[in-house]
Amino acid sequence: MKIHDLHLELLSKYGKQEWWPAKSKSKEDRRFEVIAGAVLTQATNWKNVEHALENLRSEKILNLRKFVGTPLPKIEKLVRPSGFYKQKAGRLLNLSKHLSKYNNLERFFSRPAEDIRKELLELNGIGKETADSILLYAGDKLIFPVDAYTFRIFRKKRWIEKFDYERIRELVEDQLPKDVEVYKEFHALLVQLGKDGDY
DNA sequence: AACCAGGAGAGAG
DNA sequence: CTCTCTCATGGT
Repeated sequence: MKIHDLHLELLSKYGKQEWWPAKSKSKEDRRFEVIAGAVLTQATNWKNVEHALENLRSEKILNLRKFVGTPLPKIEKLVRPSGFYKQKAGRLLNLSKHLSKYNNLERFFSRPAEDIRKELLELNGIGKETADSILLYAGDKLIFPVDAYTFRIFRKKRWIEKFDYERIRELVEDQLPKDVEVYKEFHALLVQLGKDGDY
């Protein structure tokens, strides 16, 4: 129960984080916004990602159907502030084309989380953390994304020794209440704690 | 002005 | 399997 205790401790220390931030009106568009953000935020400051997302929003293509109909060079230009822009533009367009085979994101997420996970991991540029972030924050699946902060914090607390992604993920999913809202908050709180460096 | 941010993939050993 | 390098922009 030590992990749940940490969650409660961080919650009283920082308050609710309300992750994942997405401003789109409809559920469908918020889902796509989360997915786009998950790819764009790889090894990049969130502030830069917000800039890129706003560029996509003002061009009215922060929407799955609109996005897949946009030429790659235009996407590259718009997401440039988030860094690694050529890679990210290509990866995001490729991912979006795959998603649109399901017609909409509601349908894409309407099946077992593990099935979706395997499918996402086969796509270029979608690793475990990105896949799990998408599953939790865009798909509301009971999956916990492990990031570098989680690893550093758990290691310092001596709950783990090396970086074994699946092991850390099981550890959290095993000890945390099976509630997507709790998962969302805890991951956000760990990031907040990691940024503070106060652990 | 070096260093890092809500990673992933390819190549070397 | 475990390192190391690359990808790139914007803020300290």
